[in-house]
Amino acid sequence: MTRNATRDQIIDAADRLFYEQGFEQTSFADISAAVGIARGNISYHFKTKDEILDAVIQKRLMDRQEMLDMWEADGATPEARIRNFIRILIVNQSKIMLYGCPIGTLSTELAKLNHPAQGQANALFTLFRDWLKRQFALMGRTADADTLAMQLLARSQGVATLATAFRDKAFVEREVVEMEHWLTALSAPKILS
Amino acid sequence: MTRNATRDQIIDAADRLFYEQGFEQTSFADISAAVGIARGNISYHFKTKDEILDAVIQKRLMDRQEMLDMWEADGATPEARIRNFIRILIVNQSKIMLYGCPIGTLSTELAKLNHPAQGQANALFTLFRDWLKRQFALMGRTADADTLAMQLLARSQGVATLATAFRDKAFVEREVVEMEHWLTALSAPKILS
DNA sequence: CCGTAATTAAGACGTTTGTCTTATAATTAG
DNA sequence: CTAATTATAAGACAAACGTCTTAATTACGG
Repeated sequence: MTRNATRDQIIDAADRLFYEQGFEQTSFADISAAVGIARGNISYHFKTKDEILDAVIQKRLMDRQEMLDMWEADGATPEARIRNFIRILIVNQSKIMLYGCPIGTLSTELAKLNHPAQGQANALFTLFRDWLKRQFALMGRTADADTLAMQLLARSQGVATLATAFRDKAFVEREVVEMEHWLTALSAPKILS
Repeated sequence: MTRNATRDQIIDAADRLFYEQGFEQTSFADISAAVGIARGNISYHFKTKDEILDAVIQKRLMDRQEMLDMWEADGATPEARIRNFIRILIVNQSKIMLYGCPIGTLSTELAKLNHPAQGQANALFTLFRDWLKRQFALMGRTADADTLAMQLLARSQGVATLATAFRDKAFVEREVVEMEHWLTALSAPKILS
């Protein structure tokens, strides 16, 4: 066992540091210090920093996929599953107020760097987009499922950005309630139409 | 004249480069090359890189203040002024799809760096927040003016983030229309209440 | 138990970073 | 026109960067 234990430790540390400090701002020295290994030893597991980034993105993709699978396996309604998504803003509130959304901030940083891994990073967005789209479709919103998915994604991203800037806990909670009301209104039968 | 011509050129170049590449990723070499001066000469005008950042933020504050003042001086209705704000997403669409929102992305980057200029950068958000709040109040929404201002700010930020990730022009236009409908509904007299 | 492979530690490497010094050039004041 | 101030160019400087090499250590199959 422990075949790739050190490699996994590097990925975990890089995952955290890329989130807290940004990809470009995180050095090999930072990662090796966090893991507790020699700086040059990282080269044995990853030839370049970009390879670490790829591994981190793959890990994030698997983590989020696993989370979404769990939400879909517990027999709840699609509406309740979407509510789980909305409440990420509450569950991860303190970290979001410090570092923003790990998906959105990485995507933005890689866009500014014009980094080749942009596509991989945006696959994280697509993962949630497709999942949300499926849930909205299950709610009966087949026609505008993707539009609703994008709207909810955008709204979450905006709340995360302003949460980091203003560090206002009440604002986040208020917006989450608003989003939940919006979701409830979507599933309610239309009285006038 | 041209007392501070070079200094202003440095600020302009840094403003653009900080937006396109990020603050940390932009070097003295980048700025001096963009202006066409010697690298070391920047030190004559700015002792540190943080001083350049301060100057860039001050310039952005003045530019945006001037824009908001113009919108308020042309005698339009508060609703039309807010519409101007929403349509920033259309006017600056191509740049936003490449680099995101200049205010949001700078705020996010400085938060990750835990940079002392965070407060100054967030004053840019506050500038828009207070201006929007005043417009909503003028629309008669005195009670929830600030809440509406934050909602619109958040929604714009979210659209900008996803616009950069997906580079989807149609998405941006669709969301702008949605926001305009939302705004119109706000000003419409409440039928049932 | 030993020899081979896998893993690690330590540090050199060429660049690039932000900052600082210094000599020169341009501008302005008397 | 000269003197003093301002602005610029050129490059030195140490530190930090990503990457690579090499030698020592650990783990493991025969």
